[in-house]
Amino acid sequence: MPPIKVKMLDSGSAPEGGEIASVGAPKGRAKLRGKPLTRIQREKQDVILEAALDVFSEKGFLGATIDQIAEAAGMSKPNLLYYFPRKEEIYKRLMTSMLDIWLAPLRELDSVGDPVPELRSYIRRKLEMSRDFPRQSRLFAGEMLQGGPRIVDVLEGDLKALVDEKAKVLERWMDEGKLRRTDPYHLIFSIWATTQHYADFDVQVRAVLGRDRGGEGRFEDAARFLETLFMHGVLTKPS
Amino acid sequence: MPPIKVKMLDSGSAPEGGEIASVGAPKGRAKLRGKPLTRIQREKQDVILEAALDVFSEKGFLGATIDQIAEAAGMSKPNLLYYFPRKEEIYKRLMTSMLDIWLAPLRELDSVGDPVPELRSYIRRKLEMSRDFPRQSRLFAGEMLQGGPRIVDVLEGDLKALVDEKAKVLERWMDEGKLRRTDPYHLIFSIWATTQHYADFDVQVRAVLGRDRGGEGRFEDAARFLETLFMHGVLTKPS
DNA sequence: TAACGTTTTTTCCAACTGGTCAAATTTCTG
DNA sequence: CAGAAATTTGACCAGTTGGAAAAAACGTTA
Repeated sequence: MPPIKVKMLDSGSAPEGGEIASVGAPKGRAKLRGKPLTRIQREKQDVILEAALDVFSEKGFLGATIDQIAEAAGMSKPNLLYYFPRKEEIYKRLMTSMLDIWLAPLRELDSVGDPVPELRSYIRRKLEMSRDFPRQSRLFAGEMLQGGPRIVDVLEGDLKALVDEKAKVLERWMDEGKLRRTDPYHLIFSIWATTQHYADFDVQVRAVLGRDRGGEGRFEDAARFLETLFMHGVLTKPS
Repeated sequence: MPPIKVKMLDSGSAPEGGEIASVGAPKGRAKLRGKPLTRIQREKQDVILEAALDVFSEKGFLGATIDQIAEAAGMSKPNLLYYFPRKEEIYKRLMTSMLDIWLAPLRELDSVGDPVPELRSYIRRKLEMSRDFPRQSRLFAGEMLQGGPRIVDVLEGDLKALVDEKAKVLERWMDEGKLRRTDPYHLIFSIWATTQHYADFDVQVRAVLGRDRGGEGRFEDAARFLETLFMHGVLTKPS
């Protein structure tokens, strides 16, 4: 199973020179397009992406400003613009590189394994991602909230394909009587929803749990609860 | 059980005149503060709030502009500003009036009823809210994503109180052996997460389910799945 | 060290932002 | 209908926004 190719709409404005080669210098002002990146370029891009993740995840794409990102990255706005000529470019880079690791747990849901430990560990790993990469989760959630204009292609393409594949795995388990027969798509949705909730709605979770239970231990509590929920539901008398 | 008083930080910049009465005209330019609203005022405010809900839920607080709201409401920016002197005022009004109906299903979770139908209907009603008021759900989710700066007070106040109360109900049911013993708070979180997911991540859900299964029927599918999940979990062999 | 490519800074801009204000218009009330 | 109150408009403003241009500073290597 090849790693999902998380290709965005396109990785930059169409390559210089259309059908009829436009004479003269490239119009897109493609400053660092000649591929091999220098050390400094790699380093600075990383710094920028890290800063951008902070700002974008907190303010959303529209709410974030280049100035804020530049300041968080410790450089001037024109300097940042030297590495990423447009705001959207940073955002897209962030989104692609993020989706890749974000979907890793699902990709590893193994069809040859046993349903119980497989599902159990999938849920746990998803929850760990919420704990360890909350900014990425919020970035993605923000994009979804806005209707995913910069990412729909991936959703309908690679993501759907991956989910289709894993849904089949779940269905087979159901056929074999190892899992209760339910809708595999909604099962996946519910795992996503419950785990990501702890990153995306962190404020609410903390506020409701209060100072005593809202600390780091809340992830262990959540893990325990979700395991019970998904394995047995909340009823005492099983049907 | 009195209806939650969903009071925001405060319902307008502090009433004119501080401790030491500031002489002269009110500085806050309190145009329509003398309470009894005219017919036009009520109508226009409704139109504005409706338009603002569209724009805010789509772009977030920061991403939305007064101009966009004004255009969606079919009036000029200064005219809109005549009814709501600041952008944040619209947002807060929206949030308060929304939270009220948003929490209604939880409020109605009845301690005297039987756990099974009570929980079942709570889940269904929450899911219905996601279907019928997706913009409100997204508005709230967006606020959460940004750390809820304009709403933390409510979360830590009335919301926490309500959840505390209902958690006790759940706990009693567990004591009586009517519910499996688990964490009631995380149970509530998981119901919120799974149901609101269908509003907040609508694009993703549609994209993954595809054209055939992404239609209106998806809510019935979700309802069936969630009922099974919460009641029995996904295992065939109950422990 | 001279020349060259890379990186950074300074300056600038046009469009947009939230919001004000006074004047003009409409609606309501007697 | 007159007059007052409520509503709407057009002009305006200071600050911010994403981004462009060019020049300056820097680093590297012959």
